[in-house]
This record gives sequence, structure tokens and C-alpha cells, in this order.
Amino acid sequence: MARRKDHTREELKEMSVISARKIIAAQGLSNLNMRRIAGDIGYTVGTLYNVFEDMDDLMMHINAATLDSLYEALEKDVPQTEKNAARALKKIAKTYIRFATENFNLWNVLTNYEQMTEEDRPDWYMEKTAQLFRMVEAHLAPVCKTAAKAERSAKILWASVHGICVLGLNGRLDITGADPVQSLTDTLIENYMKGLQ
Amino acid sequence: MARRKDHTREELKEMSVISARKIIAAQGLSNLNMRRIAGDIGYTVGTLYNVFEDMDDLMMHINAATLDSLYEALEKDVPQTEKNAARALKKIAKTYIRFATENFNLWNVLTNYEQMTEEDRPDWYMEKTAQLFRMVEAHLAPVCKTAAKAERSAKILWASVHGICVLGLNGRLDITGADPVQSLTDTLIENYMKGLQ
DNA sequence: CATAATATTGAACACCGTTCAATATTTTAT
DNA sequence: ATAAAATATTGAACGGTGTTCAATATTATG
Repeated sequence: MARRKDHTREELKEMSVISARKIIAAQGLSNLNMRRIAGDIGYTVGTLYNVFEDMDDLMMHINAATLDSLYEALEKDVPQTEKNAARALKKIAKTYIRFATENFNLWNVLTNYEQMTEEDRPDWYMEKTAQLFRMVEAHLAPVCKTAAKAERSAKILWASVHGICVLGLNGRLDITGADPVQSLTDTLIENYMKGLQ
Repeated sequence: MARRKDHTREELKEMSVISARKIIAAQGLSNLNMRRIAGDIGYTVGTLYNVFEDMDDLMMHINAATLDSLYEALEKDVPQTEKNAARALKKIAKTYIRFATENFNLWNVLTNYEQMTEEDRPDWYMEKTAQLFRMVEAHLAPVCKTAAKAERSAKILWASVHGICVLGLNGRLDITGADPVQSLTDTLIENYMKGLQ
């Protein structure tokens, strides 16, 4: 046995999430299981359950990491300096679509694997998605009369782009690849922003 | 044993799908399994595999039935006589949201349970979704210059409404219930149609 | 150094989708 | 009508899953 202090609980959590994300990215969610993660990090399944509540808990941490990397991608790609709202929003959508394409399996897990009970979604997790909405809101505030209206439009546009991305990348819009999807989100954003005046 | 001719293969298929949909609607996908369906229809699991390829095949038929009932709901609720495109589209969205709310579990299975390989989705299944798009297209054709443009806008609006519905009803837009979701789709459709001119 | 606290193990459990040899029933051929 | 072929149905069995928990090993404490 041994190695009680080889890694702290936090280190074990991090190692598990990294391993799980590697497996999902490379071979899909169907090839993920607790025993395999345990083996990958050099422990057994019992240790995994000493660190995570259950598989749902682990999945939440996996999705949290995906949300983090999505936020990083957006922060890196989208210039704060862009004054034209429509152009900024189109850039956000473009980066979102690229992220979903390049991290298809992880992104699909994020969108499909729902923990039904909205209540027991912890605050630190909710904050990660709130962060993303705020990013969109920031570009809408200058062209909206009130903060509430900006918030509304942020929700509408984010969810719409998300919907086009989900159906488009999963082959339910009779189009293939990232470019046609981006073309649709561009049109959506242009028309919506035009109608906003 | 017995009863080889009690039901035809088609009858067995139908009974299985009805039973499965009842279980999903009442207790969610997590409570669905092959043995339970078999028991419900008075057979054993082996018979299920004599009629369906596997559980994915059964799930496809379940989703097909959900698509059918969605189409029926839309056909019943949305008047063909409505000349105002925006009003017609808002009515479609409203009915879609109501359907998703009233058949939440079945609708969630439809949106989440993806058969990854788009190619082996049979034609009769694809036709069911095409039918829905055509319904939206019909209302967009009069206000679009070309049929291709109407098709584009139909995809954009359908996917957008779908996205708002998915995130909204799953509690990811910081709103609760069907009404606020409908309010967002209304705004989306109004702004998009306004921008179309 | 003894004892409490904690970490780690891995066998065991219940459940799942799926298979398939055995068996019962029906259809077809003679 | 009867034998033989074809088909339907069964249910035990297989391998895999998430999860539990008594046993054991390691570390911390007094």
C-alpha cells in the first residue's frame, strides 16, 4: 500500500480531473470509468471515493475545468479594445465555436451531462458560467439603455449561439464543419443587433 | 413460454416504445432499462433484442415518437392562416417551449441522447426533423428574397430558440419556468425579424 | 512508544446491456 | 397428418459498471 502522503487531497483531485479529461478528449465519455482513472493516477478506486463524493461530483469538476479553459480561450482571443459591439460578439462566437470544435468531446460532456438538481450546483461552479455571461454583457452595455436590457440580450445571444453550435456541430442542421456554423451565428448576431436599434 | 403469435414484430416494437416513453416521462431516463421494459410488456429481455438491434436502436424509436408528438403539437397549435411571420414564429416557439416543459424528460432525452454517427441516422428519422424545419421555413419564405435565405433563417431561428429553451429550462440562464423563457425567445424573434429588413 | 486518526486497498455487491444455447411454437413440405 | 424446417421466446450467463466497506497500512498525537 503505502504513500499516504505522496499527494494531498487537492493534488489527488487535480490529478484525477486531468486524467479524466485526457481520457474524454482522446476516447470519449463512453471510455471513461472510475477504475481507469484510478489506475492512471496510480491509485485504486477506493481512493477516488475518498476524494470525490461520486462520479457526478467528479464530472462537475471536469466540467468546471472545461469552463475554465473556455474562459481562457475567450479572454485570449477577444480584444477588450473592440468598440464595435457586433464585431466583438461575432469574435466571441467564433472563438466559442473553435473551442467547441477543438475540444469536441469535452465540450459535449459539458453540454450533455447535466446535474439535474439546479439547487445543489455549488456557488463556485455557478460563478464560472456567470463569468462568461458577464463577458458578453460588457460588450452589450454600451448599446443598451439599461443594464437589465444588456443582461437580457446577453442571455439571448449566448443561448442562441450555443444552440446553433450544438445543433450545427452535431450534424442536425444539414451543414458540416465549423465554418458554416460560424456563418450562421454571424448572421444571427448581425440581424439581432440591427434589430436592437 | 408460448404466445409466439400474440403480437407481431411491429406490435412488439410499438408496445416497447410506449412502455419506455411512459417510464421516461414518469421517472426519468435513469430508471429505464431493458429488463424493466421487457417486464412491462410481458416478455423477457431476449425478445427485446429480437426486435431491436440494441438499446441505441430502441432510443432512436423513442426519440422518433417524441418528434412525432412535437410535430402534432405544433400542427395543432400554429394556425396556417397567420400572415404575420414574426407572430407565427413566436407562436411556434411558444408551443415548442410548452411541449418541452410538459414533456420535460422525453424532450431532454431527445436533445441529450445523441447517436454520434450522423451517417447511420436512417432517412425516415431525418425526415421527421426536416418536417419541423419546413414548418418554420414556410413562414419565412414570404419575407425572404430567396428560398436559400429562408432556409438559412429557419435554421438560425430554430437552433436559437432551441438553445434558449435548453439553457433556460435547465436552469442555466438564471430564470425559472416557461414564461421567462418564452419572453426571451419573443425578444429574439422580434429583433431578428426587425433586422431582416 | 502506544494509541488514535487517517489513507489506501481490493474484494464484494447490485445492477446494467448483451449474448446465446435450449426450448417452445408455428410454418412448410411431403 | 406428420415430419422437418423455421422462427419466437426464454433466462442463465458474461463482462462491465458505480459504489461500499471491512481490513490493513501509514502517519499524527499525546
